[in-house]
Amino acid sequence: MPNKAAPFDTLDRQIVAALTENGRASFAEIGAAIGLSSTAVKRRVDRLRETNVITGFSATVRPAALGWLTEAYVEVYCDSAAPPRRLAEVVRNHPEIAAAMTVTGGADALLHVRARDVEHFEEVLERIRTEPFIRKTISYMVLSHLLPDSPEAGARRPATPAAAPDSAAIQR
Amino acid sequence: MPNKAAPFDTLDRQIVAALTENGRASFAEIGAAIGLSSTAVKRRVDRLRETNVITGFSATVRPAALGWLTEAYVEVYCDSAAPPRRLAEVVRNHPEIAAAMTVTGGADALLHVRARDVEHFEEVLERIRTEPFIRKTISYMVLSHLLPDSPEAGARRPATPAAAPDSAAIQR
DNA sequence: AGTGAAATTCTCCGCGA
DNA sequence: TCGCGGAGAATTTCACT
Repeated sequence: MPNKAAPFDTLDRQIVAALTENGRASFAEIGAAIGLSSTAVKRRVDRLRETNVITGFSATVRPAALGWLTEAYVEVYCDSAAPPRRLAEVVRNHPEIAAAMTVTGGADALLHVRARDVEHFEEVLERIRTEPFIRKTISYMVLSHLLPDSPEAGARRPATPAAAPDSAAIQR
Repeated sequence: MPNKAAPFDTLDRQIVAALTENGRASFAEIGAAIGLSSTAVKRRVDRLRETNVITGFSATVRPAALGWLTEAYVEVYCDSAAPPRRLAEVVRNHPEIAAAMTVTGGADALLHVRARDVEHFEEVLERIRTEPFIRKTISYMVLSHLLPDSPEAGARRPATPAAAPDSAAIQR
């Protein structure tokens, strides 16, 4: 069911671009750049949020600075017909999984995993392998990023998951 | 090379967690949650930015809402010894590449590609294949995300690249 | 390091074109 | 939908502990 056709014009696009580049830019600042008043910008941003074009705001963090030094992509192979629903549950049980999706090709799913170090990664991998219908995994360790400024080089999730690297954990 | 002694305590971690969850949270709000004044929070955030723990702020956008409906991971195989430096240049030439990294395993690099649709993706793939020392590519199309709330399901970069799809309808 | 206060700027309303 | 204007918050800087 298609939602109501929301008029998504150039102005909206420019606003999204501005907030993508700087999520804390003020409405006045954005307005000055695209020729709109701050109130008009606010109204549009509110609408973009209500229609879930913009789903939130977040600080971009360099995981390495927080002690997350290891990263890998993991192909997951499941038994026979593995229901994606159950796979999703499994994925949510492991906070080190930063992203997960079903994909075409031999594997049933591809996971993006962040860990503190290689030992931690190994532990995560064993934990995942223990899950019911996981048959095998193939890991590709990330060596270096070719787009350091990309969203995925820095991440937002690592701040939250379970055990934080050094000492103190995050209380919640 | 160890960084200069950066005192990174529990308070900093809590601030990062708060800004990761809500990048537009006010300093006062964060301060109230962790027992600090807004000024103290601001100073710490400024320091976190200067030390590149926090590299920026950004709106989280749902690419599908902007008309980026197709997504894939692409393994890239290069001729003989392909210099990562040149590979990085190549990657920067294609705005549809949201992330790129060198990895262990058979492939030389793994690319995260976003395109408007399958035709567009094919066009991107052919463009990449045309590059000098790219020998072959293997693509894994993303079918569905198992962690819808993850940073990578939504993206920041798609707002900018080349031609944006015409007025996209908002749909789920 | 932290707090508090003052000046500036921004956000968030309602109202009118 | 836009812009204007005012009340209330937030940001930013400064002085002090």
